[in-house]
Amino acid sequence: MTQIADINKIQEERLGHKIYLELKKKLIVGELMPGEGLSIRKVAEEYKVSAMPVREALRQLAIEQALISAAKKAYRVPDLTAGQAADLFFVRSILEGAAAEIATANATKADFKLLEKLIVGMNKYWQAKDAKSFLFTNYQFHSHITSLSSNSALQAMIDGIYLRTGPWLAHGITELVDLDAWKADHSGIVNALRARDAKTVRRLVEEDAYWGVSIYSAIDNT
Amino acid sequence: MTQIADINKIQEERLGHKIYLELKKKLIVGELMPGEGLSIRKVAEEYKVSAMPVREALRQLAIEQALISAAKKAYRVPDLTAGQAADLFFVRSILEGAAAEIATANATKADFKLLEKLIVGMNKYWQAKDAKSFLFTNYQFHSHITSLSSNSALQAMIDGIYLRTGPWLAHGITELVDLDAWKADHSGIVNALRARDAKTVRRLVEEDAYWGVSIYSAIDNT
DNA sequence: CCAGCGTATCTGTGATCACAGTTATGTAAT
DNA sequence: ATTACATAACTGTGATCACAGATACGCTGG
Repeated sequence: MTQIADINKIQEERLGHKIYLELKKKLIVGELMPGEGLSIRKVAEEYKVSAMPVREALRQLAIEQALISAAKKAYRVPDLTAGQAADLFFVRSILEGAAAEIATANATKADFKLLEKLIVGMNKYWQAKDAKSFLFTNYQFHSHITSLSSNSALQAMIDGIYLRTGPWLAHGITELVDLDAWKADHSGIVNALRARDAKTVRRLVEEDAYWGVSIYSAIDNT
Repeated sequence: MTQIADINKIQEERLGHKIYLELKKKLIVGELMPGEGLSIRKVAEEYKVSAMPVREALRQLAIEQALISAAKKAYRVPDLTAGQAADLFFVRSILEGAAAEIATANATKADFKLLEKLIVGMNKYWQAKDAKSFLFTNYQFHSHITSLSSNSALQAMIDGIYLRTGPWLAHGITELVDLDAWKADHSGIVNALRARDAKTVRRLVEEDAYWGVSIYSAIDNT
């Protein structure tokens, strides 16, 4: 526990990791659109650092498939095909479902409270048509449940998937899809958690992972 | 398809990626032991390149959790606790089981032939007590089945787990456990594949992911 | 007005240096 | 002989430069 905390502390002190976290949030939230280019020198100037830490951050994102990197060509946000996105959501449903099933036994009253607070937030941002805040709160909701599995390897992998599908979702939400058509009711998940009904939790979480796909499935079948 | 091929080709041309692949294989095969340190300058000298590509390779491995990185301290191979290893094998069983279930429908006669050839190889290396070759062949066997799922995201994640458990397994095999106590019969998997029995394939693959844990469970319960 | 081409500017990559913090070493004092 | 301490050798990190390949732009010719 303290070991992990130390590692995080150290990572926060590394310049490249700070840049990485900044860009990561932008990707999850949809502040960077599919196809958009990222240049080492430009980003370096933006954050007032040298090229070295930025170079490291972009490479890390490329390793995590959150950016595309071709030789001597600018890094850019991937433009996922519907098939690639479906693959990712499939993996997420498997992993997040398993994580949620384990989490059911570990959730405390404080967790229920926090999750319900996040649901309120999501509804608020939904009404306000604030896609960015909505997506981030949605991410926090799922991320918290996953963390209750206390399997850090599992959590990290799920996290990586949100990173990759973030721009894709944001693009769909802000440009292609009517928000009202989207069902994203998480209260059923919290209810099942309260009832300690692990199987139902797993099923609901698995199903929820598929609304991302449904955004495009009606529009794009490539 | 050609896009992916191009990317791979480019990656092969990048110096840092070559170093990465070299070290990756060493980790999977167990040529690098838990706790062992890796220095940028030492590795650079070993491969006759500058520090820059090595630095990139080590950082990538650290990102993939295949190496531990603390500030201003040497990179080193993680020494997993039994709990951490169990977490990884748990995730692997979920992912690899799902992948194998999908793969069942896609496997061709050529695949059966290749898999059986790999089994023969494993038995040979087993007899010869060649742990390194045995582990690599085992990896190839599982990796091939996973690839038949044609879900590259899924495959990459499973690959990452082998990378992280490799040194741990090798350490157990070469130093702690009697080889004869280890059951690792993969012929049942191939038979189920031939019978197109997806559920059985999934179950067998899931079960197989647990022999790694059993190596230590009898020895170390921390 | 448009196509073709050369050039100028952009891109990531590799190499090298400076620096600060860590680890190891060897010496001196008890 | 053992402990304490200074110092030397190591570590990763950040910055900067050189270079080659990719891209974009503008010019020149039709």
